[in-house]
Amino acid sequence: MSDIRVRDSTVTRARIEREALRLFAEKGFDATSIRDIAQGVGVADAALYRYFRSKEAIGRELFLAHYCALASAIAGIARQKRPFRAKARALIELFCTLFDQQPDVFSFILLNQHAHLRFVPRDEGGNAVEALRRMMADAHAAGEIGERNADLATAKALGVVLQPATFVLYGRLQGPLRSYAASLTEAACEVVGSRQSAVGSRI
Amino acid sequence: MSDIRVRDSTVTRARIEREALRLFAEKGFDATSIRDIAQGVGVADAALYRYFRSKEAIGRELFLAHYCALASAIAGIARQKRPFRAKARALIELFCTLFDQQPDVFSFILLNQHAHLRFVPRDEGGNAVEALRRMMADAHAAGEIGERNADLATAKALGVVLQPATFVLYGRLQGPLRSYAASLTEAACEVVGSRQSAVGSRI
DNA sequence: TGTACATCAGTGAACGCGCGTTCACTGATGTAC
DNA sequence: TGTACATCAGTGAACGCGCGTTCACTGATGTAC
Repeated sequence: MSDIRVRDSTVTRARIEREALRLFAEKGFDATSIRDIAQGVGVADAALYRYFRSKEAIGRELFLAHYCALASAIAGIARQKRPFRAKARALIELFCTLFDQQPDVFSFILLNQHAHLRFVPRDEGGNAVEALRRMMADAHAAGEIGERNADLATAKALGVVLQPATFVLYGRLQGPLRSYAASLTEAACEVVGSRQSAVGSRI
Repeated sequence: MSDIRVRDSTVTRARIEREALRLFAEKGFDATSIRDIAQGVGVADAALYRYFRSKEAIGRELFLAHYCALASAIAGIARQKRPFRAKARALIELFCTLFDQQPDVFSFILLNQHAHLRFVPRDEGGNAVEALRRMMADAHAAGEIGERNADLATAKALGVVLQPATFVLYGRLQGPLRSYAASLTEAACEVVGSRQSAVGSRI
């Protein structure tokens, strides 16, 4: 309408991405039609095909972009040479902050993980769970955590964070998630058997 | 084929239910067509409409039947007048056993919870999460657990169990889930702040 | 500045396909006499 | 036991609809001279 640069295609593309993410997060991928997205953006259905090869491509691109961004942020912290507890705290505070800023992104990832997770790279840089698993294995080797099964440690710690996040999304637990960060960090450390030093306690 | 009672309609109905559950658990509801189910059962598509009003009805009926059965089993334990730890152990052993016996059922429930969970009754008998929440609130009131936020306690404890179950479904964690029951019970108690008595420790 | 042409974001109508669903029908089984 | 009829699980073909996708087109903007 009154945009200064009407012909800037990146603007329309960004609006398509935002609307698609919103609808996929709210109703799910299958229940969202190309026409739903186009209507939300305010363009004809066919306009979407100027930016994406297919509906599937919209979903895949959004998922990989957001999941990989999160994964590399997580991997970056997980790889640091710091005490386990410090990394756990940093990871959970990062996650909670991002979650509160963009709940749509996490709703979308949680809802669509089953469809796309197998296309995620196996290496630790792009795969969040793999990076956490490695961090658990290293922490056990270094005697920082008691749980010797790295997969089980990862699952328990992840569950302690993701389930409260899901509860917030569903309105079953009052947000923001960030307000529970300290409690979740404590819980995540406990379930993997890291109860030792309280070094660097908050404030 | 060589069945003794060819005309027994309950046999076909049961086969439809089993095949639908299997496919819904494996591919999801939307990705499974009426023709897929009929083909798996070995009947014509139209035969399914003699037993169910619609595809939606198949999904809803399966979900409610299995979810409510689980919910009432959970509620039954959660309501008992026993120490928190004993109930937690019983709940988790029950869950793990049922999970290992019928992983399809849990895959189906996890995959389809978003679509059906809002049709679940609110009372504690039919709603598993509500029953757990009440158990947490009571346990805190009785001084058995430290976590005062019943919703947060429920979310953390649930996550500690459900995420490992999900990992087993995905092959990321080696099953059976039952082999982790003691570890998960310990973790679930820890995250809600129940570290006191070790009364009745195993063997 | 004015004119001719190229570019390209976005349109509108149509497409074919797979889906859930319907319906008249079949034929094996059960029942009454 | 035999015959006539009722029941009903299952069939096969067709339906309409909504979906993802395609395509010739439009018209505003950018560019060259």
